[in-house]
Amino acid sequence: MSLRHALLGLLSERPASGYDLLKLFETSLATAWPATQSQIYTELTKLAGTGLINVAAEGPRGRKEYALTDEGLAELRHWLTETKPQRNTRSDILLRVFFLGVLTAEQARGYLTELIELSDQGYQGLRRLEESVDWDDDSLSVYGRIALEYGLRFNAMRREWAEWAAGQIT
Amino acid sequence: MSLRHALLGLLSERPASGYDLLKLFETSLATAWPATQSQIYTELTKLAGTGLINVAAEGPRGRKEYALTDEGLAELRHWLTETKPQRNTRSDILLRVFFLGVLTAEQARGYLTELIELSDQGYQGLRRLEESVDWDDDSLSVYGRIALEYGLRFNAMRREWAEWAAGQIT
DNA sequence: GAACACATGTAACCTGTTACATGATTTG
DNA sequence: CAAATCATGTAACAGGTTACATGTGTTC
Repeated sequence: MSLRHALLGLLSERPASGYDLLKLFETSLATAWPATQSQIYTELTKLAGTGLINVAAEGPRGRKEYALTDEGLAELRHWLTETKPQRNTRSDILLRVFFLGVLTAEQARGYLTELIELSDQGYQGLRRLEESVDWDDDSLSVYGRIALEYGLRFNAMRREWAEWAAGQIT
Repeated sequence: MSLRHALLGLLSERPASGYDLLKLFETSLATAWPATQSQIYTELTKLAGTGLINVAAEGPRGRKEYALTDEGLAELRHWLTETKPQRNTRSDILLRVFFLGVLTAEQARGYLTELIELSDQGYQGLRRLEESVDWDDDSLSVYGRIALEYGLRFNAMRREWAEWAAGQIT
């Protein structure tokens, strides 16, 4: 149940509304853990029900600003230190590779060429993000940059692999 | 709906029972697309219902051997060539990185050290798999090796990144 | 005052996980 | 004959996606 912890994590930085959190997901967490609007609002209601967060303020247009409670912070720390990260990663990009044999060599190379482009776009998108964000000294900035570096390295690795793979197809 | 296509892909190589497919998932597709026994049997029944596969033979112990139909092969090719791979990858490993700021520097480095070990184990597991499989000339072997190379490079990349990241924490 | 951004909530559906339930054949 | 392996099926639940539904405040 990582969505729950993603929300607690974002709220550990500062209070925010469901709408704020939706925007934060789109900009910062999108590559690690995408979430939809409907999911976020539903989960916030549940989290408030169990006391891990509470409604700290209400604003115009029905805005509810949620804040992390002590219990919520404890739960976040527990998740980070006591539970093993091991969720199976699913990649339909990689899955397709196994079955490229049902296509012609040309089509298979075409798929890998697409992956090269995809990786380039991913890389460049992250570079643009890096430039557009004003990185201050809060911990989300520090660790956000580390996560971004992961994305850059990942896309570079995938590009090189896809180039190598295209060369393997005779 | 990638599970459906994973099954079609495996059956494109040769007919197989649900049990066979379960084993194939465990050995070859596990890193790209894990699937449970219950999921596989349910999906096979659905696929047979829509005519993408059929029961080609029945064996002892209620064994049903499924084979890909022409329609199934067409659907597999369609998936590979006409649909964009873009499923959001979720990584709770990366998600946690964003929130390491709520821990002490020591705890955060501890997490990254775990990731180094995890990556090493992943790398070594794939090396062992590479040695244990007898790679013949069928297309699953050719593309299976390419997918395996991806896993090796991925784990190497992640290890190097985690080492770099641990050094970033002051 | 029209368009856009802010703001929330819910219902239906699909996918995936865990657990239960059962039985047949082979191997030591 | 006991244990391991082969073999299938289903039910309950959790998590995620898409679509619908509604309304307020700001900006041009």
